[in-house]
Amino acid sequence: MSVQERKQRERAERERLIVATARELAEQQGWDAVTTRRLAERIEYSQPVLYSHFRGKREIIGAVALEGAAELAVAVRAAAAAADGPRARVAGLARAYLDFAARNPAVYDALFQLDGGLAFAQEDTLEPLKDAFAALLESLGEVTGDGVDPGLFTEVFWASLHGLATLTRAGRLPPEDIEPRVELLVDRLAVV
Amino acid sequence: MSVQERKQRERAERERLIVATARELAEQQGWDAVTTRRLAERIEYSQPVLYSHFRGKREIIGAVALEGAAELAVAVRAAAAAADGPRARVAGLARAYLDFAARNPAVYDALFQLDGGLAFAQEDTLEPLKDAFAALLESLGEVTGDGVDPGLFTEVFWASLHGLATLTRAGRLPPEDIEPRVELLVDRLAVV
DNA sequence: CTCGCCTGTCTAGCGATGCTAGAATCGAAT
DNA sequence: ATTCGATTCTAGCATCGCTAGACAGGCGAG
Repeated sequence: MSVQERKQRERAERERLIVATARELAEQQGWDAVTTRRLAERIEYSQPVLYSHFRGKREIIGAVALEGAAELAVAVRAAAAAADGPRARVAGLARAYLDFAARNPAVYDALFQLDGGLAFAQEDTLEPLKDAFAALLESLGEVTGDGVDPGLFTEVFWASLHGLATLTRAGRLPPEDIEPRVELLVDRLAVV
Repeated sequence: MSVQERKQRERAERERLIVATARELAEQQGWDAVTTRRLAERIEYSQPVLYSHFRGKREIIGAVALEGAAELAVAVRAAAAAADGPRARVAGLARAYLDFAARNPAVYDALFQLDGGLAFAQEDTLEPLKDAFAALLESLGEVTGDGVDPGLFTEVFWASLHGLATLTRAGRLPPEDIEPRVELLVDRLAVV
């Protein structure tokens, strides 16, 4: 059965290629430029091959989103681990989150703006999404304060970061003033 | 020149009809259902008529967004005027904002999610957009706290509301828990 | 080694999209 | 009543996501 194994390996490899190419194209020229024709041309296969891996364009977006969620969790945990004390951890987490959104706008869109057909905050929510939320909760739970549910606090803090990330990228907030915003948010929201 | 005046009036009337119909259709079936063909059919004109009023679909979305910005400003000011004291004003403002987003999802999308071709936070930003921000600033300036720029504070507070609105509508946050989130946000961010 | 089948891929095309050129029609002014 | 300009419509383009059916190449059986 070695032949089938090789085929399976090649198939998995091609699937990774599709997702990586879609992500690359989206970061270069925006998601509007990610058409099934262009994507197929870039991976040097015809369009129907895409549909043998994914149900449609939505699922490809979803795959990029999952990849991004895992990377976001890593970035957030790394920033938290590099800081001393609860306040520094939360500030580092906030900077890492906003930095990720700024550096990977297309991936961030796939995660939170576009319809990737993913279930959020439900039983069948996929692991990377739950884990990204867990990564936030780990550091934010330290500064929730008494009488407040850490989950609720994390949701509110996350929503604030999400709003900042979104409005910044829409040109609403000048990117050079990120730091005072983070300071204000952490000073007021976090209980240290 | 009465004839030309009448024509101009009728033209303006038809433009209002286009915007109102686009908004209605978007609220009923989502923006994806707002195609130029369907829109043209509903207003009982052919597609090219749309392009004699707007450069394209983007501008129609932008027109709906402007309408929404004006209504949002009214809603926020009304909520603030109905409350006694800075804290109650800010809490009312927050509820009014989230309520507007929940009741007019398509309009909210046109304002902040979709590309309506509008300039934000620039010199040529249109009046309704500036005014909506001003409406927030009026109440939030009262609770900014010392040593913080009211504009910066308003932006951060607004970003938090925007994040909550967005994530709530994406099914990420259960809508029935809006109240504790608002309370938490106001308690922590506002200095009373 | 050869043959037939089956898996996998491609060509071609469908309906729908945003948008536009040019024909056709309507109405105002002479 | 007629002409002419403005307005509206018909028809069509390129592109989109997606799919049916033709085609081919490599696999296992003899």
